[in-house]
Amino acid sequence: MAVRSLPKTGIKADQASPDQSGSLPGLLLEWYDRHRRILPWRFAPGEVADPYRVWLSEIMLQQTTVATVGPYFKNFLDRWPTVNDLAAADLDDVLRAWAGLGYYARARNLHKCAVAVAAQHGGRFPDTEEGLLSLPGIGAYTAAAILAIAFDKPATAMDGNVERVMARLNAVTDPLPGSKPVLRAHAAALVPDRRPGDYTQALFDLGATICAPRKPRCILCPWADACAARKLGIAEDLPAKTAKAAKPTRRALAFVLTDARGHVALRRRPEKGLLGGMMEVPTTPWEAAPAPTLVGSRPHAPLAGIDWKPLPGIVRHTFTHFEFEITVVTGRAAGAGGGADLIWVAPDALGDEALPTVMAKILRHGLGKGLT
DNA sequence: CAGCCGTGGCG
DNA sequence: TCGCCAAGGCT
Repeated sequence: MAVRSLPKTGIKADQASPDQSGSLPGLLLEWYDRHRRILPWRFAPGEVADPYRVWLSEIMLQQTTVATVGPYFKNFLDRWPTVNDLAAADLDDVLRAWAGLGYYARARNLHKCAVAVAAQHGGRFPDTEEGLLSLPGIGAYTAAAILAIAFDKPATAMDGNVERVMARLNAVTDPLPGSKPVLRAHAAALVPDRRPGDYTQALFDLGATICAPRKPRCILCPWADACAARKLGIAEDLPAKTAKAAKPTRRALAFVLTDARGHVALRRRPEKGLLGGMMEVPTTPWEAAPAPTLVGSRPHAPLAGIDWKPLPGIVRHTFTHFEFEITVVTGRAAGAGGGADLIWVAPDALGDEALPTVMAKILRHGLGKGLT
């Protein structure tokens, strides 16, 4: 990701015209000034952007929809108003607040990054590509997005929206991901040196509301006259993508164990890998094989000597690269808890745990009610 | 560098 | 119901 440096022309930074009017960036900025979306992390025109909020929103928005991120962003900002606050937080509190958002490595890197910014950069985010890329969780896209949106520097932030818009605008029919370099070159050629932050956000809005993956609303598009795919009638077919491999199915048996107080047994997952560092219901290994029998599963049970009762039905959950089918069994432990690595949690307190959605589903099924 | 890494919504 | 996709990064 290269920061473009273009010749300056002395036009006021808060205006798209006069020299940009008619140009593609100018048309997009004029459209943005009329149709920009109001989002929790978006600042008003002329308002100084807070790099912390820009960074936090960009991390949360990685592969995650605007609607999903909204409440999480507000909660994080409420609990940790500055990067120094977040750096001082316990990682487990961050994981608990992140629970349900997915891609949990983002939460661990988020905390690492906050610590690094607080300790090594005096609580201020670097405003250079090199400085941003050196931070955990910040890659080419996020570095460019922060440079553009937080610091109003010309940078090419390539995400799914921009790839789609560029593929259509230029009728690039070669499939992703091979076409990424071509699409990036097209995008970089358009980034203006005035209002690059607004331009970048405008491109996101365009991709989200006009140049949508399906049923693009070309009639409303400020770039319609210039769009090569529209002229060819192939806008909705782009961008082309190489076929994805089918997802295998993994199965397991989950042990929903309660003690005499009604507390539920959980475990913490290993720090790395799938659902890293999050809490889980004890299960048999997740394997691409027929559902394990109750007898064969006994060695994996969290406690010995429990009279396990299988529940009817199957809990299904889709991960990025496999389907997961879980058979739930329930059991009652004598007395109050026990078991080496087990953590006993009252049902009312489950909502405060770092529970991934798949584990909340299993508990909802096994306990026969919703989580608070 | 291709595989790994969550979840929810929508047509 | 089902496949696709979302403001990607890490290894």
